[in-house]
Formats: sequence, structure tokens, C-alpha cells
Amino acid sequence: MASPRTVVAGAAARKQVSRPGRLASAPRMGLVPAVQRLPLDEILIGDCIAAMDGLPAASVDCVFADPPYNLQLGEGALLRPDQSRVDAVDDDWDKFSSLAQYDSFTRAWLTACRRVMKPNASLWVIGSYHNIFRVGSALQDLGFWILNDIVWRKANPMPNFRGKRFTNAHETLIWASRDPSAKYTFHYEALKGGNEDLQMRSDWFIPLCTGDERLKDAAGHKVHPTQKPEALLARTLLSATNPGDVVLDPFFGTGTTGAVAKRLGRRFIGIERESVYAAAARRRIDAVEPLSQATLALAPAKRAEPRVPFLSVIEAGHVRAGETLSDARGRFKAVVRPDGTVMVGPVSGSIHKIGALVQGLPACNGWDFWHAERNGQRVVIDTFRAKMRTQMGSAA
Amino acid sequence: MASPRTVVAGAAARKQVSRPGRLASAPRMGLVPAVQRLPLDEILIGDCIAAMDGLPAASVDCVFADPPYNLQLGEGALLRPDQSRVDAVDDDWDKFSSLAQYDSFTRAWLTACRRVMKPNASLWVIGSYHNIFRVGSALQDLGFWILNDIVWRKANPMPNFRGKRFTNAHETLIWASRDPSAKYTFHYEALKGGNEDLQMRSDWFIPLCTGDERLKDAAGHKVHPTQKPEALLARTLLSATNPGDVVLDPFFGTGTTGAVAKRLGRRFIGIERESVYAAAARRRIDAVEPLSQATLALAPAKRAEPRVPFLSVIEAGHVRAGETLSDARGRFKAVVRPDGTVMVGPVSGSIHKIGALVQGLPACNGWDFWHAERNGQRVVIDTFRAKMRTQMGSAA
DNA sequence: ACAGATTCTGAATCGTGGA
DNA sequence: GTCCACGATTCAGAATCTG
Repeated sequence: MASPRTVVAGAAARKQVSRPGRLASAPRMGLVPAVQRLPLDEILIGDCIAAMDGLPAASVDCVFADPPYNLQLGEGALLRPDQSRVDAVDDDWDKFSSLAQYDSFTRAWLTACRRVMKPNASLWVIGSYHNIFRVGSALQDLGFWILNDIVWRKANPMPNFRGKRFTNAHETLIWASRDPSAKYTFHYEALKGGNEDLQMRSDWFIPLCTGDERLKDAAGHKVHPTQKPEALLARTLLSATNPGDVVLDPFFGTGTTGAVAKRLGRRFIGIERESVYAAAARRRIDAVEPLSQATLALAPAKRAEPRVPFLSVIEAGHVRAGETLSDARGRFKAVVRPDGTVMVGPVSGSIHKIGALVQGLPACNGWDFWHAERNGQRVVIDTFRAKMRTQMGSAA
Repeated sequence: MASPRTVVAGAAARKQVSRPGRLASAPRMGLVPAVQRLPLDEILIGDCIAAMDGLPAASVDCVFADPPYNLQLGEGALLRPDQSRVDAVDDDWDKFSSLAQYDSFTRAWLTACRRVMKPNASLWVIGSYHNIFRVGSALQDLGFWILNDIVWRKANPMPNFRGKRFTNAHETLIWASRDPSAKYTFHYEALKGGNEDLQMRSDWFIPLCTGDERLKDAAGHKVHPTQKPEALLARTLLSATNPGDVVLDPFFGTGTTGAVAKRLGRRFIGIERESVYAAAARRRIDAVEPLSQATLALAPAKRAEPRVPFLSVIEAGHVRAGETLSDARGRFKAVVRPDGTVMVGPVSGSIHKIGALVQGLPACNGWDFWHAERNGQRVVIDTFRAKMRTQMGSAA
């Protein structure tokens, strides 16, 4: 439950912003005590540290945080070459009296995040050079384990009007697990497939949030000064969460995390101090149409494929006991034994171990190394495993 | 003068490595007392903190530092999929017992740098996510003023062999002035001219240091595990120093900073703990031919066409997740998934892989094969990629 | 000599599950 | 907790080898 200083969006206005049929009213586990029930797909209004302290420990799968950047802008307004005024971030929530105060704030919210994270959860934080070094250091000090730093390269950054520095054309995200030993979620195969079969790199090229996506008020002014593009959130959530996972955003703002989570079939918990932002977020999220389950299902990771013992390949008759296997060029030979091991001279062992042995290597994937002769052609034995998996597929 | 624990490269071997006609014997200011004379274009061998403490205060115009990254690699060797062994950085100079020890080392050398920097000097530090947050925080704590963080995007990074993270495809440089009020050097116009009249951005695309540029010993092994590309140093020195300026590099290694400084008509002071590296640096720098004053201009960088992942096309909204693609004649259909893969029946994969699959071909260019319907017309998806490339402009 | 094929390598915090 | 078997995993560019 939320702490006394925290209310669910939007308190008095709850009837408008929190629909009766929302998912939060259907907790996934009926046995969870009421006091521990997660406010799923809800927006808590209040201080994020107090709100997180009111959540049960080890309850969320992922955190996405876009904290204040502590920009420390000068007093005077920045003018463009045409003398128009740059609409800078000068809100009170970005005012800190010192680096020490910012550090202490950073440690406090990161500590609160760490408590509510499941052991295998991971956390994303976005920032610029003003604050990201403080955040990264705090993360490491608190025991988080950095997995990557990711560079969001902006397609259309604001130019440096004074010509005094390089165009600040990127922001940095840190992706970290709760502990060095955590078994975090990472959809390697899916990301690779979406990148034309190349590994996804640590530098992402994504446009700013503009146009229809940018929330505007009645007067046409942007509702929030630092609204992030949905594409950025989509890539983070697709890579590091599963459908149904709970994503916590302690600096919810206008709810990009919630909108993307809903669209991608994830659950969210948002925390936001300003009720104006929370109300805008609620309206925005309510209008989001989730993608169908079928569209959403991620490409199965290779390692999730059913394990086929080499013995089963023999039992199925694809390879015969007593048959001789060789490598691709026919330099090495091994005899298949009925128990699923192979034999070279007096030595026998698994297809992997013997493959490594004959090559003098520390390790070897025997499935890709050994070949059988079929119709005068050498056929890699992984072919037989693939055949068996196809047959198993319909059952699984 | 250098401290007692510091010797000029290479001490006994000075006759070979330090030529009589070297620039160091002609200080620019005759009034500087002998004891305060700068060891210009020399390499000091020894601990960098002691060596810097032996230099006069406020005497250098720029610092470039490539400190140990504190990688904290695990015990076991990392093997590639082909079982070859990755030649990791496991040198003693990158071993620190704790984060606290690394922090104290970082503060010490940064403090020493700050003392020898002229009031308007600026400093560059390069690092990876392992150390850059410690460095950035220390910089801010010591009173430096961060001007930019720069991302060095590697053209040819090492892949992530285990498929457990994003390919670590960049390193970060921090550019900072000694004080918030410093009037630092920045050659805005020159950089813009070399960038087709667009402001130089904070993300730089530069290949690794390989080939003839990479120093090798007699056995053909790399002399230094982390030699930086000269292109990287050239861009930093061209942007933030003037000809004749003094550049200090406290972690000189094999002297990339010195080689580039000499070529670009800057003076250097190198400090290096390992005499083997220092000797290699001396030989390398002696072979460098300086450019004529007239030639000192920024060469426009060549750029390949930027690669656009299909996922980015979806993120940009040109194609919608859940939408159906077809081939030119409408014989085959595939559904777009939010992660950038496409799906035919139960099978999913990249646009290329699935294009090949449905046609029964070994390969297929998905960009030319798949079409989306727009206004009753089939539009090949390469159209959307071309659109995005126009927007990306010089961003490759 | 030259084109094409093959090999090599780069700052790396790089596994999982059962006994 | 530890130990061990199993087995999954790479991209671009340059260097080197082959025909």
C-alpha cells in the first residue's frame, strides 16, 4: 500500500483518471495480503521515496527512472541566433542546492528502488553529463552491477546556439542489475532479429519526442519539459522485460513508461509528485490500445529450445551405434557407442569433450563439429537434432 | 623539473631517445627559471602524480588522459564461438583492490593535473562504463566544469560473444575546463567546416586503432593493449588547442598524444610508468613528420551510408507493429512485430530471414522484398529506410 | 600481380542447471 | 554454498593466404 503521504492518481479526481475496470483491481495472486497488494497500472501521487517504501520488497521486475538532471543553468535566458528564447528546464523540481544534496537524493531513491526490485530485476536510468556520473557512481556504490551504458543519439538535437561547445546530441542510459550474480532478462535473439541479424549495439539512434506524440495543453504548450520518446522506452522494455512483467517508474512525469508498458503487454507502477503530470499521464495511458498477444510473443530464444541428448538421436535411428563420425574436412574420426558417447582410439566421452580433445581446444560444440556420411555427403549431426526438435515442436 | 622519482626517457638511454635538436632545448619563454623549465616534447618515466608535482603550476594548455579503466574482469578466459581466446586487458596497471582505492587514485592524479593547468586550460579523459562515472564525479567534486561528454562510436567493436548484453560499441570522453569561468579554446568554425557546415556533434564515429598504425613488437604482438586511434586524438587537439600549445598526457603509453601533437604543431609532455612503452613512444614520435602550418586544417571525415535497423523504422512510425507486409505480388504475407522481426505463421525472424524462408531461397534482401500498403498502393519498405537516412544526415 | 577466400582480432565487468 | 557436465555464442576491418 502507498504510504500516508501518497495517494493514488488522482485522489479526489480518481473517478476520472482511474477507471473502474482497470487491471489493478484484478491482482494476479489472490493470496497476496491486501497490505502487500501492488498498485498495478496505477499512478501514485507523492514523493517517490516514500511511495516506494510503501511497496513490498522484491516485487518489481524492472525499473525505468528519468530523474531530475540537476542542470544548473545560468540565470540569464538563452537566446537563439534569431533572438527567440529557448524554453529551458527551470522547474523547481530540478533545483538542488549542491552536488552533495543531489548525491544524497540520488542515493535515497536508488536505495528505495533496490529494495523493491526482485533479485533478478534490472534498472535503467537516463541522464546527461550534468547528473549521469553522480548516478553511475551511486549505482556502483550501492552494489548494482552495470551491464551496459547506452547512448541515445538524438536525430534532431538542439544546436549549441552560442557555438561554444559540441552540439550535445546524446543522452546516456545506464542498465544495471541488482547484483553482479543476477540472472537478468535480455531478449538477445529478438533484438538481433529486429536489427537484421546483427547484435544490437550500445549506441541507439532515435528521434526526439515531437509532433503528435508530444503532449500539449489547451494553449499548445508542452505539458512536460523532458518527455521522452516512446521508441526509447519500447526498446528498453522489449530488451529487458517479459510480457506481464511489472515495470516501476519513480519519476513518471507524463507517463511514457506506462503508455509503452501497456502497449507492450507489461504492467506498470508510476510515481509522480506533480498531480498535473499524473493526470495527463492517466488520460494518455487510458487511450493506449495494447498490441495483441500474438503480435507480442517474442521470438523464442535459441537456448529455450528443448534439449536433445545425443543418445536420443541414436535411439531415433538418425545415427547408428558403431558408425564412424568425422569433422567437416575428414581429418578426425570417432566411433559412435550405444550409450551416446563417441570413441577415438582408447578414449571415449561426450561429442563435445572428444571434439575438443582431438582439436586440442579447451571446448567444442560437438553438434556443429561432427559429421556423418549420408549419400556420399558429410552431414553435420546438428541436422539430426534439428529434425527431432521439429517433431518435438508440435508437442511443446 | 621532474621529481627525484622521475627520469626523462630514457635515462641511461637518453642519447638515443632524446635528440640534441629536440624542441625541449628551446623553451618559448626565456624568463622562466631553469628549475621551472618545462620538459617540452619529452617523456618522463615514473609515477604520473610525482612527475606532475615536479612541474610548475599553471603551465600547460591542455591535458589528455587515458587512465586505467579498472575493468575487474573475471578469472576465466573469454572464448569466442570458434574457441579462440580473447586477449583481454589483465595487466598489473589495471588492478585496483577496491572502488575506494580507484577513487583515491583518480582524485590524486586529477588534483595534480589541475595544479599544472593554466586557468583557461581544458582537460580530456577517456573511459568506459567501468570507470567513467568515478572519473566524472571526481572531476565535478574537484571543481572542474564539464563542457561536453563525447561518445566515441567504434566502427568495429568487439562483439558480445555470449549474447548476454548489448555490444559495447563506444567509449566516453569527458571534456572539462579547470573552472566554470574559464575561457577555454574551442575551434567552432574549423570543426563546423570539416563537418559539411554542420555543428560538430557529441557523437564521433571513428574506427579502432589497427593495421600499420598499431604498434607491434618484433614478434608481431601489440606493444600496448589499449592504443588509441590517432584520429580520436587529432579531433580533440584540433578542437581544443592552438598550434604551439602544451599538451600534457599523464598516461602516455605508446605516445599517441605525442605523435598527434607533433604532427599538428603542438608541444607535449608525456608521463609513463613503464619504460618499455616510453621507449616505443619515443621511437614512434621521432618518426613523425609535422604538418606545415598551412596544412593544419580539419579533413572532412568520409562516411558510409548509415545503417538503419528495421526496428528503427517501426520506432519512427513508418511501419506499425501488427501491420501486415506482403511481397510485390501479394503472394506472401508477414506480420510486423514490435521488436523489428516479422512473423509468418508460427515462425518469426528478421525481414531478410523470413523473406528467404517464404521464397525457399538461401538469402533475400528484405528491404527490397517486403511491401506495406499505403493509400491502396504497395510501397517497398526500403522507401522508409531511405526517408530515415535523409533525416539522419551526417549522423553515421 | 590480382582477386577472392580465409584467418585474425579488438579495454569484456559475457552461463546454466543439476547433484 | 560448491563442483561439474553440458553446450551456446561473433562483427567489421585488416591481414594473410590461395589460386
